[in-house]
Amino acid sequence: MNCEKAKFIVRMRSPRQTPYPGGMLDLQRLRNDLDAVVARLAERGYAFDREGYQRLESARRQVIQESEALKAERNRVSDEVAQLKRAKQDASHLIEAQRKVGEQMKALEAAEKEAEAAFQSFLAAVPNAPHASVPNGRDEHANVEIKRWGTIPAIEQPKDHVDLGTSLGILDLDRASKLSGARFSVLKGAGAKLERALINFMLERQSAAGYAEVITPYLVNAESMYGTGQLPKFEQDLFHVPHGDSKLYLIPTAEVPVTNLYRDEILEGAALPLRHCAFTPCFRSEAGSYGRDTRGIIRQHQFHKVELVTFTTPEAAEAELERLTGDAEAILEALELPYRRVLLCTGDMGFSSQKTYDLEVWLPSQATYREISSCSWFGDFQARRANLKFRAEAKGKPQFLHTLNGSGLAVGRTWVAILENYQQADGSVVVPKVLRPYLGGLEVIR
RNA sequence: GGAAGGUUGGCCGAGUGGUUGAUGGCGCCAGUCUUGAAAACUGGAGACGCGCAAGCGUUCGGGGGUUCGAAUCCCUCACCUUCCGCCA
Repeated sequence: MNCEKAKFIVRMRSPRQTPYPGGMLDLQRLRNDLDAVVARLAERGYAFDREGYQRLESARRQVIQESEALKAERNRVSDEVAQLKRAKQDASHLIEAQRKVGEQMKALEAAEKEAEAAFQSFLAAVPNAPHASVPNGRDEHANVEIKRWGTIPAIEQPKDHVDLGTSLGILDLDRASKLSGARFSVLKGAGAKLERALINFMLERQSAAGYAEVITPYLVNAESMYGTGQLPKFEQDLFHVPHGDSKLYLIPTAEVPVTNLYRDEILEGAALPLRHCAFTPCFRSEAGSYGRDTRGIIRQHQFHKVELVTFTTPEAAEAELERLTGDAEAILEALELPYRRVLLCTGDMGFSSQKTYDLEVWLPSQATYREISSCSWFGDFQARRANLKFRAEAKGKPQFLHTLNGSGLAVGRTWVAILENYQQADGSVVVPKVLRPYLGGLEVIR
């Protein structure tokens, strides 16, 4: 495989804690163009509290100005004290006056901190504003189909992946629930090998397409979850484990560790676009989806995914979304699975996204297309939260870069799609040609 | 889990209470010289926030404290290194 194209940043910097860096939305844009932003957010179903915003914003600014004026005064007097002392003169009158300033300053600093925190937590809950090219709509019914690819297989009375997998002896849901409960699965024999083949196939394809492979932690801290937008709003969707006095979160997608790789860093413009792919397990509590997809392994607490993540310049980002989506589609096409590409409407997008394409694969048992990849352009939304910057020129000002990511693909759902689309009348499953080298030449699972 | 030592600007590395954003070196940018480059010499440059601006503030791992004043003193947390124990 030719992986030379895959770029990698090797520079390391000393780690730094930035619990709640900078703004989420562009404060400048909010200030100058509040109406437009509020209107766009309303289209994705978010009622922006304009009054609350203005109150918090001006309170913050006012207290900052007061506090800094006082600090400037204190600094001036301190310098005077220093000069007097050096000249061996008496400074006690100044020192006495400074004592009182110190008390005032403590009060102001506390107020400043409070105002800043209130403002930040308000902003942290505001989702990204949809891009101009995103259709307006309430829910998935307003999504726009962009294209269809492939031929839907003609299957008489198709079985679903549960029946197929169970009777082939490659899927064992009963024992999985004994081990862990609902929404877990056990793959066996050719089923386990098929999963592994898909992982290897996807990774090799994507690294050949220019995505530098990374293996990351599956447990991350709160700062990372904040950086990509899972926190503070969606804590209930995450699994977590205690760790010392704090806790670590199980990643719901490789997007989290990979996007946060360069958190609090300023990248050289020449390093962009920077493309990564990563295989990880993904853990989701699926709180609030109790009725949905209860049969089979469509919706699991734990599943595998190969993820594509890109860091790029604002100018190149829109084209990058098309490229990235195409790289995900290439996997479906190589596997010869029929799919369609859908442009999500304002109301159906994720919290951090400003534009998202979903790829949906055909599932014969449901006679419908089901999501198998979600490719998103986040603008500078995540970059602001994670403090991801780049320098266009050697001496240029650091500016926020753009992040994108997409599944390339969700492995479990690909497994399902293969079983269902490649099923034969006798219950066996033909192995897609491109996967056979990864399965020791196996042509049919029977 | 136990013990000791560390964490300073893009990097290395000085600095134990008073003009320290912080000596010095490397790297970087511009200029001089050169046909060009290198070398040499000269000059320049951190990041973030507030402000129309002048400018001001913050920043020496994070947080807290002492002090008129903290990179420098105290507490605490995180991380790194080494040794011991345990372990894939």
